[in-house]
Amino acid sequence: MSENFNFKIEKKLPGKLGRAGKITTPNGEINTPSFVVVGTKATVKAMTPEMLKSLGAQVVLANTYHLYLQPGNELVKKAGGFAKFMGWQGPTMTDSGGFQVFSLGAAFGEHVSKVAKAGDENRKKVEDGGTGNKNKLAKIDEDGVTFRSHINGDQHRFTPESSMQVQWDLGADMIFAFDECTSPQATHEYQKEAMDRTHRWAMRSLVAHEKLDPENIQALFGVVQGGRHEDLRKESAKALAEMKTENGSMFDGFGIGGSFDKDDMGTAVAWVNESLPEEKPRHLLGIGDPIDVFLGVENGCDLFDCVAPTRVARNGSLYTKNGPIHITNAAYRADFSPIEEGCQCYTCQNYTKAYLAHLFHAKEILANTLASVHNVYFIVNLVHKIREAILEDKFFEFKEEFIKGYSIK
RNA sequence: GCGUCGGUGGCGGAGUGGUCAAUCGCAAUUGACUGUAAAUCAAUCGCCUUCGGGCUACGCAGGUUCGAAUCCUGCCCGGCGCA
Repeated sequence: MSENFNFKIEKKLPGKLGRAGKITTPNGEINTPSFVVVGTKATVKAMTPEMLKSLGAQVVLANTYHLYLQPGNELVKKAGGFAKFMGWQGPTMTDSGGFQVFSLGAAFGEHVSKVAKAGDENRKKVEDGGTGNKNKLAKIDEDGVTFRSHINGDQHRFTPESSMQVQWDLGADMIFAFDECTSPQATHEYQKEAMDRTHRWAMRSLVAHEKLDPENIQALFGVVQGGRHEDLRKESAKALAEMKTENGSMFDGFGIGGSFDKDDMGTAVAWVNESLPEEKPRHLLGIGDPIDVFLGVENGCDLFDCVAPTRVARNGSLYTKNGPIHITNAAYRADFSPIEEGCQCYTCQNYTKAYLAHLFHAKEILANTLASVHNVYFIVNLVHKIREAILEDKFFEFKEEFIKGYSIK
């Protein structure tokens, strides 16, 4: 770890892998655990950076593939990096494009989530991980991934080296090694194959990053894979934890990627985190349902990012401590109370459910903003409260109380 | 008054003798969404159902036909034209 990047553990959860700490980056500090807001195309959809700041967001994550395609990493570099480009003052991250290997590859055109639910057992197993179908927009080979742009069909290629270059241009404080996010439908055999390839790509990412950024201004996180399998998850965590270039460069932190079973996400995360070095931060990639966040923190994750709060908000689902509500339901048309009594967010302080329901039914653009403000506030604040609970030795009570309330429905 | 065109499910609007409870769009109802292909997508949307099916329906009333939303007659209503 360099002087640019630092992680300090402030307090550990007794008997568990969880901890509260502080990450220092060139653009500011992050109190962890923390929820990272997703701003894929250098914008958190429907929200301004000012809104994000005022509701307590500490970090924004943008996407390498999307910004590479549009407006192009060169342009973002000229703008001074994506943070400056979008007007965000504070720490940032970029995802490597590895998730698009999944979303435009194995998952393209399928109804597959990276989180498999209990009812999905009879999902078909896919020998090639689901990537073989020729209608997919992403194809994997040993060297990298060929994408067809989802915007206009243009062909593009990503390799570990090019991902590092694009991420360097985008200029985030924390970046990820190029990896392959696998489908939960993939067989153990394919998960193993993909994991090994991800490890080779991880080494290449380390080497490429070392050349591009000798001062180590950007912290590079390796991404653990292995799907739902204990042996692979542990193997992956150990391999990345020990990975070192000839010049001695190692990962500054770790992402936990790939697919999970909804039911034992906490267990899978624990397999990984018990195999990773304690002193480096861990980011649980793409996970952010309220209950999942508790499991992630308890089992040793420091950072989370997820599109769910904003996407779900735009589609009319709003978080409450008693579980999410669907604001377009007929029941809320004349409900003049806030989304949640006592919620301190801008939306709840100023608007009623009936008004939000009206905005959604009328397809008014403000609906997206107000709903996103509430959901992002909810999840950012929830993780913040989890942190406080750890510091005050009240984590387990807080967790139990929250889950009890959230699961009422 | 005469002529003419038209009256279809909450709305718009297809259908012009059988495979029509009726294409499609909207509205409505419900659900999904976890490193954003996403202000998206899915299901339901006459009544009843043991989910096999049953019943009532295309302005109203008759008629032709094995069979009618579709053809004929009358009536009612609306648009347009002429008086």
